[in-house]
Amino acid sequence: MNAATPQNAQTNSQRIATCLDLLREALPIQRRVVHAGDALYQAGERFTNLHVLNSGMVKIVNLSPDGREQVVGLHFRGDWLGFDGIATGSYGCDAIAMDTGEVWTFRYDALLEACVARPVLLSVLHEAMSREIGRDRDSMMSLCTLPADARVADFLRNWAEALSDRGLRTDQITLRMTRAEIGNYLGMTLETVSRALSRLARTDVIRFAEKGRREIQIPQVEALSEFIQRCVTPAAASTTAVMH
Amino acid sequence: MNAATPQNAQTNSQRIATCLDLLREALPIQRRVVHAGDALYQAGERFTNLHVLNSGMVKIVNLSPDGREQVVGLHFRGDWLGFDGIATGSYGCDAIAMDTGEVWTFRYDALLEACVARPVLLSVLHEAMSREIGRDRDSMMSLCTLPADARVADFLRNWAEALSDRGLRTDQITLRMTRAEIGNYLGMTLETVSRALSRLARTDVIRFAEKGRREIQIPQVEALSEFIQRCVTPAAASTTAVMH
DNA sequence: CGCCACTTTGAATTAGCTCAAATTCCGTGG
DNA sequence: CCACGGAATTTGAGCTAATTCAAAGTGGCG
Repeated sequence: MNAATPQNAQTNSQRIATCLDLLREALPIQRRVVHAGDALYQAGERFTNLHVLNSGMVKIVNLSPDGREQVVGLHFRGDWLGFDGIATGSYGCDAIAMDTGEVWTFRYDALLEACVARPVLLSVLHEAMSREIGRDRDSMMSLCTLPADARVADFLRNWAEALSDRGLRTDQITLRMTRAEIGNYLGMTLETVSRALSRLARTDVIRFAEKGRREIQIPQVEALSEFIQRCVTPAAASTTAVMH
Repeated sequence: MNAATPQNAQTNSQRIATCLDLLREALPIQRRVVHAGDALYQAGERFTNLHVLNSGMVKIVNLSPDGREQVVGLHFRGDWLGFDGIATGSYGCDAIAMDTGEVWTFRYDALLEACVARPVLLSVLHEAMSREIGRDRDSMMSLCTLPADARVADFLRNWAEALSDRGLRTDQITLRMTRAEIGNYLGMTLETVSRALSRLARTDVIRFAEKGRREIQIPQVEALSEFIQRCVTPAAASTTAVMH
């Protein structure tokens, strides 16, 4: 049994489908197929459009004046992209496709106009922004309070949850990121990511698929949560069945 | 000359004032005076209202099921609070006053109605959400890429910038947080914060006011940026005055 | 088949943490 | 006004988790 109950998965999946339908019928949308490495938009580029991911996967990369690069977000089908441009009038980050996918692009001003006729569209927009804020806060919490191993486990848990939200199976996931990219996202080195994954596999929390170390099997998502618990709870007993 | 040019400070300050005026005349607003330690709202509480800070300072605390607490945001006059509740229907964090201040509270549905008559109100709302997302991403970048000392310097720089944005002097700031709170926000221990501040003072990047170590003088904000640069640039060593 | 990028693993190093003690600050009550 | 006590801060000393450096190992793909 997964962490997300079936009806929740259904709900989220439906929410995403509804959102896409709504956009499609309310607005002129430009569809674009992107491939791994393509930039959907880049930091500094003038903001006029928002984007929604119909398929594929995108990373958001924040750049500092002095050349540091930081992956600050990962996005999947149904996610909105480009909110950071609204306040300043230009995008604050690069959005890079990590996979072949389809991006829907539309004008922000056209969206606002469409919202007048269809208030539900406005709700959907606000919910997307709100969810983004909540996600970022969870990321900060994870970065600040979890040790490296737990952060990797949390990363996998979130990924599985993202898949579950989209009605996909969560027991086997394909990371489309190198260890270096994962490490950047999680604030640790690629070696630490590798060691953490090895440890998770050694304790049977995850398993590597037969071929290729990018395929990761997650027999039970709960095992990841329990692992995180164990990392956080200092000296709690050995098999202190973490309640429920 | 400050990092933010006078006209920028003016602009931001005006933007905030305009926003507050707009809200006051467009909506029925409940004003509330809060004192240090008061909760504006709490995680799990049903979301119906948004809030804007008219004065004072508020910290946003994220809570995990297992009891970890993480300060994930700091807010000042003109900042909006409660966005995270829109998506889920209940607040995801606690909002705690760190100081005496006045909070303006109004119904989210009333705001949306008011936006129909005054589209500029909608722009202001979206800008606030967008800015929040951008800020969170900068925090993540700082957490992931900066060593402890630089993170503290960046924290002070951001604080000074927040004051500057509000038309206040930036050369002397009063931290209304303990070292422990700062450390929690920055993902480090209170001792590390203390040591970092001592080092900044020793190298004359900051100065402690005569009495009380909560008062910090920042002769020039640029010195903080330069300090961060030096931490990030490994061995560039133009004016290698780091040691002594 | 062989190259190249990615990954794993080990060993040494270090930044930041933990533990501990001394010091300062500030509110409270004598 | 001063003494007292608790909370916050500073600083030192050792320890540990994570990094850096280095060397194999592995897989994908022309």
